[in-house]
Amino acid sequence: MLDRIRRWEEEILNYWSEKSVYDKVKSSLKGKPVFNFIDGPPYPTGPIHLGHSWNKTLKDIVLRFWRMRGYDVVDTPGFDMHGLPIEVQVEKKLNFKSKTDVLAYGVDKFISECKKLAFTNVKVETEQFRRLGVWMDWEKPYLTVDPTYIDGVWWTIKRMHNLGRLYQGWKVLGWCPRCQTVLAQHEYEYKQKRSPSLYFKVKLLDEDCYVVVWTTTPWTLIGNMVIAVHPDEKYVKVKANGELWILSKYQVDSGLLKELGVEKYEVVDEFPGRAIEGKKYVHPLLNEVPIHKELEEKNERCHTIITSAEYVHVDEGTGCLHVAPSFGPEDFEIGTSLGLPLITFVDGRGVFDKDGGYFEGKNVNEASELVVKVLDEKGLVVKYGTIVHEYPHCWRCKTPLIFRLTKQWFFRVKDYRDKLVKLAEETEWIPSWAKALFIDWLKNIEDWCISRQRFWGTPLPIWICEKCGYYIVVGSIKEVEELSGKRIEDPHRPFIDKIVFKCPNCGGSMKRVPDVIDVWIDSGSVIWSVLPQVKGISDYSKWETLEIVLEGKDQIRGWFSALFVLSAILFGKLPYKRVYMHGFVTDERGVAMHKSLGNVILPDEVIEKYCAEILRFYQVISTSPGEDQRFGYGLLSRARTYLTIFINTYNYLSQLAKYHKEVETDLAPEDEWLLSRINSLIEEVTKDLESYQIPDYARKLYEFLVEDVSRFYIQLVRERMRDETEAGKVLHVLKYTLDRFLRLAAPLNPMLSEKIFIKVMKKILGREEDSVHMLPWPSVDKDKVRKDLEEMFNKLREVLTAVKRLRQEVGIKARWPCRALYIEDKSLSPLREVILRAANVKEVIFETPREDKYIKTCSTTVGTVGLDVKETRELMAERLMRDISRHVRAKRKELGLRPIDRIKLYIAGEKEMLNLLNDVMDELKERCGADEVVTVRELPKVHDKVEFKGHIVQFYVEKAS
RNA sequence: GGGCCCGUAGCUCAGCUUGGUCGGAGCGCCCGGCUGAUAACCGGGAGGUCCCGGGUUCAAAUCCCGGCGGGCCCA
Repeated sequence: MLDRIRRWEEEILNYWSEKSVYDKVKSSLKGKPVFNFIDGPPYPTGPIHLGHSWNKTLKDIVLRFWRMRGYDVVDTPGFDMHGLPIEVQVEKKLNFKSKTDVLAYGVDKFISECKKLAFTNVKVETEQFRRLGVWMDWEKPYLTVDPTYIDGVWWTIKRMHNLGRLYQGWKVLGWCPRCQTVLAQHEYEYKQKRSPSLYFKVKLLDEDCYVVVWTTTPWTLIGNMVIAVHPDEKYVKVKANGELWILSKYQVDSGLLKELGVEKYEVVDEFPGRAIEGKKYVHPLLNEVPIHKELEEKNERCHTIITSAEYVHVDEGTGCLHVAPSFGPEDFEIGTSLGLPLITFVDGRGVFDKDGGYFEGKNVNEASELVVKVLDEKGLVVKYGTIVHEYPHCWRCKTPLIFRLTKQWFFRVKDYRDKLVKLAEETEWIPSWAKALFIDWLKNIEDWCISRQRFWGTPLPIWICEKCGYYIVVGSIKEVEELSGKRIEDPHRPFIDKIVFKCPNCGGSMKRVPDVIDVWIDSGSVIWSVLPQVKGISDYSKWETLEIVLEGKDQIRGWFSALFVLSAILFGKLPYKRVYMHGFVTDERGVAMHKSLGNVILPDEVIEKYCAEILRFYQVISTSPGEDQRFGYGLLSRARTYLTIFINTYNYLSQLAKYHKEVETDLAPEDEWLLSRINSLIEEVTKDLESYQIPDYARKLYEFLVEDVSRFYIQLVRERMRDETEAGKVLHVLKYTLDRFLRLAAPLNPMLSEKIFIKVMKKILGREEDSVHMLPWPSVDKDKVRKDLEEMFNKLREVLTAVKRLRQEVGIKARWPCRALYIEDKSLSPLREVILRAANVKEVIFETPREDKYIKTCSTTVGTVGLDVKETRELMAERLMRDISRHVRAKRKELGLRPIDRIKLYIAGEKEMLNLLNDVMDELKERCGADEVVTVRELPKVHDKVEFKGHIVQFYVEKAS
């Protein structure tokens, strides 16, 4: 069945392109109210994974829904083609170990590899999204590498500059020693890391006493300038191992000394931290790092105890904080406030330079080991071990970051926190709790480091005069052309690096800052950067707030934030009204999918094995907003059920339409009920989609189609189908219902719905349209909604379940009629006729039943139900007849006879059985589609036999001439 | 250390906003059955202290507080 759907999907995708269905729908909506949306661009790093398919499916549902509502939907997809994601991918491909390899390879060649990879993958991913049935403007995606797009990003930078929010400065930030670039706050990926845990002691200069200090980065000792203590918190001097140690009282009281291997100690003094402020200490690496001697002479603060209430916590380490101003953001704060010397010490690779003295040429890890060794030789190590803690890593290559002092370009954002938070209050989030996460992020946002020391990215549009330092921030490619008098073929590196022009200030030569821009500014500028391409608008301020953006939870600090910060600061405007946030996909046990774990499933694989619709359906229905999704083949069964029932239900309608004529009057209660249900459904799912409760929408479709239509209504009307008029009513009801249902399902199952529209519904409904997606979203027929009836049928289902249970207990088959059914709840009396059929009983009695020899009872939420199980001759005859007809019909089908074909039926069996049948001969003929029934003693050929109450009846089917 | 989410039948999850029809669905398992839409399906059953402990209330899976466990994010 799923293979069939997969073939249909391929067929429909071809059909759409041959008939230009998407274009037709789009053009029919031109001039209608606009639904503003923009696709969060994925990195074109390779074949899509399940997170992408989930994301695009959700978007597709939203966009299709609003198109059906008559909106001109902006559905431009995009690709985020710059940045480390691509660079790291290319480096892997070329087997590079670090940035040094890139330089050796040649920047121009490297960049052209990046470009090639990005464009290749744009193609690959586009095809995959198409195959999923996603309708976006695949012919005209926005690509962040396009010159028109880069113009928009440059405009953003210049605008920030004009607002006085662009600055250059020294700061200690996370640095990836492999990629050899600075990274910003939103690019730190916290992961567990095993680090050294070193307790060491530092001798005070004028006393025979040590301060005990803790660090997880021994290499930073090389840059140590001061030791900080808390001014007010208590410290103690203890006598341990025959020495005097100073450390936090709190930690001593908590048993730290024991952990450090000191069994016996004596507290000899207690004092607040400020008591030792200003004391000089002997830098433990004074001899190995000679520069410290110089620094100590030049700066009297160097190598002294200082106090800090802000940064020192007495419950951390020893309460005595080792401060290396160029190796930690907080250390940097302390260092600059005290006017301490700022020495870089390590280069971009994380290798010590000549200032490192003895450690020159060692990378930070090597240096750490060496530092410990040196301290150990000096007898300064108190305890050395390792700990596992959360540590920031490079978001792309996963290398542990180092903190390093560099000069970078920033957007001033931190001072805008309050306004950001206030604006963010106006946004709506699905799920609502995600809003708190976002606001929490904004509350802690730092100035945005926008420069990256890399190659493949939007070049930073800043030219600096080599002579006087004057700089110009450029806002467009045209501006560069005017300034330089050269035509810019490609704004990327390395071409753009060659553009040099004269300094208007001093006449010197102005060169571009070699950095590229943080890739998050590319995507964060999307709303206005796409205007020229998508809408032909050159004024970047002419944009409207988006109705919604829809992405994964990692975008809280990523795209959601970038969009928000830029549009809030540049325009004072909300980029989007609301955000739909989904989670990540894991395997079926909740473990993240990793190549190394061998638990990766890719969308392509699912489509190949099954079909795209099962993937779409599962991904949408299985997971609530904000939650992570577990994915495994074993979890797809409900989706499979839905899809097969979908097809079968429409098959059934198609059969009905072939043999019957519609009758619209004098409908049965269950008919009215289904008409009410479909209209209630329209109302509910419209509300769900308007409020972006997308999984609820899918869940309701499932419930309705599977439970209400297939398992209940179609089963219930089976007996009525023997009557032509009744069949006509059923046809009418199903046609009405399934017409609407198909349109409700179109956003969720666009390909399957389309196939069924073309194959079945178009003709039945007499529609001219080429596509179900050209039909309007159904509206509610209010006069058909009857909540009382729906309520009544809910009760009825309880009763019928009870009947089934009773029949099973007593061993009376569902097709065997019973004498009577007792129902306590009189409110069901209007459904008497329905109950007769549905329960297969001769009489319904609205009384509370009393259990006895013949009446079996069962209690339900709607009162007691009783089944009269007494057997009479009439009932026996009917039961036998029903058994035979059921077997005959099965045989007919097996023989390839159509429902309208007539047969001659031969029956053989004991006299007693044949006598029974005489009383019900007419109905037997009718049920079997037999013109004639011949009873004989013995059959020459037997098709099948029926066992009834220990007797055997044989029969033979012959097509009537 | 802070914030958020999750913890409901063996598995995957609804229900929780607006306390009182639920203690539920799908899968799996056992048993039985149906079928001229169904290379399908249906019913019944077993099975849960709705993580634990308090509190509010006439009434709590649902609200509040405190734990425990898992995850994510941040520091």
